[in-house]
Amino acid sequence: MERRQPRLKELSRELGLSITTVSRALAGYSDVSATTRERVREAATRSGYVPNRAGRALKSGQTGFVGLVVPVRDAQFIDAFLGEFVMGLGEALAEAGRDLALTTATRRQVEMDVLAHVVNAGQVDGMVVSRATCEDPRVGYLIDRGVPFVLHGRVLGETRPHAWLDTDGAAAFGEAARRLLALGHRRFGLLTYSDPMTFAHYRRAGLEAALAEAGLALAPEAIAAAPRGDPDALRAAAGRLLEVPERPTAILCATDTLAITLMEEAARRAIAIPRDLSVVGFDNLPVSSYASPGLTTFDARIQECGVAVARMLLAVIETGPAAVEPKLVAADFIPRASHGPAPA
Amino acid sequence: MERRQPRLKELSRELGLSITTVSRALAGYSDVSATTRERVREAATRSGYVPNRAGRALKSGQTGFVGLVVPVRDAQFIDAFLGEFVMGLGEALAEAGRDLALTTATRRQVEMDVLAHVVNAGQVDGMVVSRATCEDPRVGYLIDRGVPFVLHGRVLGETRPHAWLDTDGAAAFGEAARRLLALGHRRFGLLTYSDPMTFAHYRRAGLEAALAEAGLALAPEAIAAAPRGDPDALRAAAGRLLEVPERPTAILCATDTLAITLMEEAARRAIAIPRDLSVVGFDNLPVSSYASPGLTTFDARIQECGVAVARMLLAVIETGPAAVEPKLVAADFIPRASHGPAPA
DNA sequence: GCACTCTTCCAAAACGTTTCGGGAAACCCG
DNA sequence: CGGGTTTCCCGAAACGTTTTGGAAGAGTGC
Repeated sequence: MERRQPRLKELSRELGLSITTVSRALAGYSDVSATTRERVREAATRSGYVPNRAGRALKSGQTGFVGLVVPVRDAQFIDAFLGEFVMGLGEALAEAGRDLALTTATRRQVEMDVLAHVVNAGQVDGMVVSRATCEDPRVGYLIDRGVPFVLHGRVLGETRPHAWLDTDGAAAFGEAARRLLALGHRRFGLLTYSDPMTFAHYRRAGLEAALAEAGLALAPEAIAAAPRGDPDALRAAAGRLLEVPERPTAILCATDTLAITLMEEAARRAIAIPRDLSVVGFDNLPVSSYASPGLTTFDARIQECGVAVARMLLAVIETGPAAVEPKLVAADFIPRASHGPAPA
Repeated sequence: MERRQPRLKELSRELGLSITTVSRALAGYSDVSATTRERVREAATRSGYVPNRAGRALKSGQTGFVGLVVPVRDAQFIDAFLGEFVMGLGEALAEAGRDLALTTATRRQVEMDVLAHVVNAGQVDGMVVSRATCEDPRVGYLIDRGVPFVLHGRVLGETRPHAWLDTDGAAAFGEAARRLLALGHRRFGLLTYSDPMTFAHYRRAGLEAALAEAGLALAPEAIAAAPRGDPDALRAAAGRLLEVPERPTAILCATDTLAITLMEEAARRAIAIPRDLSVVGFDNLPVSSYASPGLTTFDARIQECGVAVARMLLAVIETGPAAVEPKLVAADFIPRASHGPAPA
């Protein structure tokens, strides 16, 4: 029952034409007669001919794949992001007839090396770079090689033009701070990651800027950080934040995962939310609406970001990075029950 | 700054060797001297040489990719599955040095056609088939072509040997039914999908078999079904189930998504869970532990399934489908607060 | 009838890799 | 020293595609 897929050679033999003519007929060139073109196309669809990807890639240099490297360890990334983001990418890529080549970096592998391997194997026409760190080495590497890419997030040092799309975490945390200030809060806290993730940097910066506008500042002991993917350290950090002498009345958390842990720790200490403490997160995880109280947070519309990143990447592949404007997209404020007026 | 990746040709010229020798040295053949082999390898790593994927694929017929087609429309699939499953696949594939080629089927495309395209383009060494329907045409197609594949799920009609891995939904719902019977329940209900998903079929069958053992049966009006991805129809179906004259005291739901909607509808009707009604779901979505009351459900350990499916597929690619045993894996019962003794 | 131009087709080369089938030294043994 | 075996290397072909540079034939204008 196993039958080999017909190639250009078989198709041309069957039609009594040369390989060249068949190829050009399918590509729609005008130097093959309309009659022949139709005859070829009919035969191609009838036999289910699809151009071999490797052959085409070898000749044209275009593989039809766009690459994404994901780490295997980052459970938080998977939960919050991966499914939605990948779906968004896939949606936009499908419209352009391209596919997503998803490479997993195992525990032992440095993500940068995996990226280099993917690029050097010529297996993709461009890369999506996600989970950016402040000084992410991947960006410089890709710029150096002239590999088309779009950064989902931002880096701090790179001055050469490159395409990126990021959620405006600074604006979001600024907005949150102003809302809480209007509700009478004066003592703020921040629960964040100790890893140099760029998003954490900007969210903190947005909070601090808004506080500065109001003549306030984050007390050093009102800032707690934990490494990603370490629940114990996270609980400890949350606990520390709840036990400082002058406990903040409002704590902003860099992600919902952090916020939910913080709320759990608060519950264990009989700290009532939002009466004693207002909590705001970021990500709008599905669980956040079911937490009790419902978590006030921001929605970054990850799937839409995926669509936009893919479209930008297609543009970079077509016309180069200079022609593509970076995008800063606003996150939606999702007010729920975890924040309220400052305690008297 | 843009520099072209060195190919075998450049590498061999630089070393004063033939392309053949460089290729064979890197492949570790014994007909190149140990000295030369080392020299070649050193030069290769120094220059960051990685074999071109297209060239290799063209010659060897192996692309290094494993394919997965996902539909763009199925939000429920994304939430519950995609991230974890893809992560599991990626983890196992990375160990084998392979990548995942993720193709998205747009709204207009039939998934079967997309699958055929991927296969006929020769862009993958094997396929993962997910979201199986009872009479899924993809299975026969792939068997006919002799394409290596693993089915995540099961089909009903196909007698030819093929590799599949499925969660034992029948056993799980049987277990749930027996536990509820032991708690005194006698009137059961089922909320499921109207689409011919195989998992829904088996879960229902498991429930009915367990009831039959106890001399009971599902009343026709105690079965409600809604199409996937239609929240309104789902709420309507849940409502119908809650308003039958002799309301069931225990309702099993084919997925957590269904169960959570059911619980919301029950709350609107002031039906207390678990006092008046026990609810059991399936999937153990993150939200399920935050629902109130916490949803009793089953955990299929999707990420582990992804790992296992990928390992099976690698085996099928290596040695053919006959050598690979299908796997039926048990789901873990996750008791929470949404089920309890039958009302008096 | 000649010099053109169009139209329609094709042979061959190239992309980068792997592998088949040698082939030239060097070594071994009597 | 001559025959045979090892060791180490290489040229060339092939995978399937796209594209370059024609070439053959038909039509056109004079």
